[in-house]
Amino acid sequence: MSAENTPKNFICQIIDADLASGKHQRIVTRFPPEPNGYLHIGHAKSIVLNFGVVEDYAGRCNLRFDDTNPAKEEAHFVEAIQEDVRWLGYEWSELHFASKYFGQLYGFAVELIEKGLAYVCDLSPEEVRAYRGTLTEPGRESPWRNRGVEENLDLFRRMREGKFPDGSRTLRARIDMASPNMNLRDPALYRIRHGLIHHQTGDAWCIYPMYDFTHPISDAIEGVTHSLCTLEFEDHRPLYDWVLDNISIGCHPQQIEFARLNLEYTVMSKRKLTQLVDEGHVSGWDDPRMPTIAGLRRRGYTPEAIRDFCNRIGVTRADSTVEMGMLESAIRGDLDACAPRRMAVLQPLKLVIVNWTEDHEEILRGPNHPKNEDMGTRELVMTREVWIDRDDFREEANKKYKRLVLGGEVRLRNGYVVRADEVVRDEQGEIVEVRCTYDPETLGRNPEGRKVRGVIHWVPVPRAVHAQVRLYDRLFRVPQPGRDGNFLADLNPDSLRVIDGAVLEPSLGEAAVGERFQFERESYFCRDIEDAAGGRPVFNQIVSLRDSWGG
RNA sequence: UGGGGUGUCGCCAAGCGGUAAGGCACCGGACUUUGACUCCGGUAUUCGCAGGUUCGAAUCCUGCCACCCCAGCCA
Repeated sequence: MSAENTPKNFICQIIDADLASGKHQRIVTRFPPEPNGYLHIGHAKSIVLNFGVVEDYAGRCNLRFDDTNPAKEEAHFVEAIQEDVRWLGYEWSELHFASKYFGQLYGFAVELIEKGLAYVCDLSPEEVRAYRGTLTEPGRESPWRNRGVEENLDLFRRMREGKFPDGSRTLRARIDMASPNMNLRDPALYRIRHGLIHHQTGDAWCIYPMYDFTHPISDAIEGVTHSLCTLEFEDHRPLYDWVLDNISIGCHPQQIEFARLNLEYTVMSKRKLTQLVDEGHVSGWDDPRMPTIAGLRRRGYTPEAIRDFCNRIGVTRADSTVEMGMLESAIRGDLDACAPRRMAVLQPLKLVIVNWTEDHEEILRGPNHPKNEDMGTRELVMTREVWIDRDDFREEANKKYKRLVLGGEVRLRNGYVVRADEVVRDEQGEIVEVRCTYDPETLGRNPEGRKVRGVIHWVPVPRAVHAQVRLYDRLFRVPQPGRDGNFLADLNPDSLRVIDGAVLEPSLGEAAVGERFQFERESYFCRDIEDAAGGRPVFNQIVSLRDSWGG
């Protein structure tokens, strides 16, 4: 699945060169999520890149939780993230937590202080901001910038011992307050945070290292060779290098940035996804409309399709927004080959076959896949009354409409050809029944002297399995939610359509949770984990079938 | 208006000085007991723009333009 014919992306080209030059014998990467939310399709791009690259080069990839901000993180997320990575089909070489390095990190901070490259700053957050300058004006040096090493050492030790309140002091790198790169204007290395219970370290620490200090060191400790991250960290690379260049650590991974994934009609930021969940705009992180791995999984997407999608979109440094059609194509491709075919009627209209013996049931067989006999067949039951979709019948229509028309014929999929003779209406004049005649000579063969172009699906009325079907549309109604204003205003009010009166062919009564099918001529569906009222199964629409008719 | 990036078909994306891959989408046509799948065929004289170098440029140089990121004690 790793795209044999796709040309190598720029990162693989760098790796090729590093291997060829002997800079590295073996590649080591890492996927470093912060456990403050669920993984989404954008993370999948990074996962497929990091884990995929080491599969291709026989290297190693670690899963490392970047858990340096206990205020936002939860143990629950670290569990979910591991589940998602595994579900995507990957196993990490080593499982790490940046928090496990807190001791070493502290030591390296001390080293920087001893070298005069870090100092304890007493400025308040507001003052720090004021001193930092702006994009066009240099910052001013903190009045605490030139404290002596011993004083800094003492202060830092007391910070760790909990002697100072939150926000009162920070440990800062001593770099250059006039740097045009804001990240180099004496960035904070440690901040004080009391009263938090870290999911891994509990209350052992009251000072926590910042990302810019933690990340390069964590990478180096693990012997990472290529530290892949997204474009917004590009400006941080000089700091990443500065940290490693100034401490005693014999490893200096290369940070390489690539463009993050943007998908049309959805949002990818954890902040926004969290908001959708917290404010109840969706049912949860695994709502089938969410671009989260959990949501896609519940929706019925396969790991194979997601990996294929990630390989298809490529890896570059150019900002891009991928069309939803790209993702849909990937899942359709996988499901077309693997999903057993079934028949289900979403908008039932009764068809009565007047020349069929009352109460007579005939067992028919339908192939599970039209092109793969190995997938076998399943039993179908033909009865005098069957459900067909309201859209598959019209009293009159032009020749482009190849379904059932009054006076015309159509084949019942996997069954006989029937002719519509008359319609029955209710008091409101709405058609409630179509009376037909079937041709007993047409099972498995074409009728003599005429051609029947249309084929429609059906479900036997007395054997129908009643179910709830959930149809999904894009979560947002515009390609770039929030582009002009609040993204919530762009939510698509019709993203979920619940169909309570769907009827399914008998065999679907045994569908297992998570099982995927193609409901022929409709869409691909997946049995949901929850049932609807009355114990009826719920089926989630994974993706529609391609429709080139449009009628 | 400081710094860092990016601009190749509607959307992704190859290309790395020798005369524009591929995928998605789209449009034709074939096949079809899924208007699905599959299969054929079509779709950039042109690479953000303008100059320049060269026998030759999307690829090199110069200058513009557009868009993205950075002023968290978030990651």
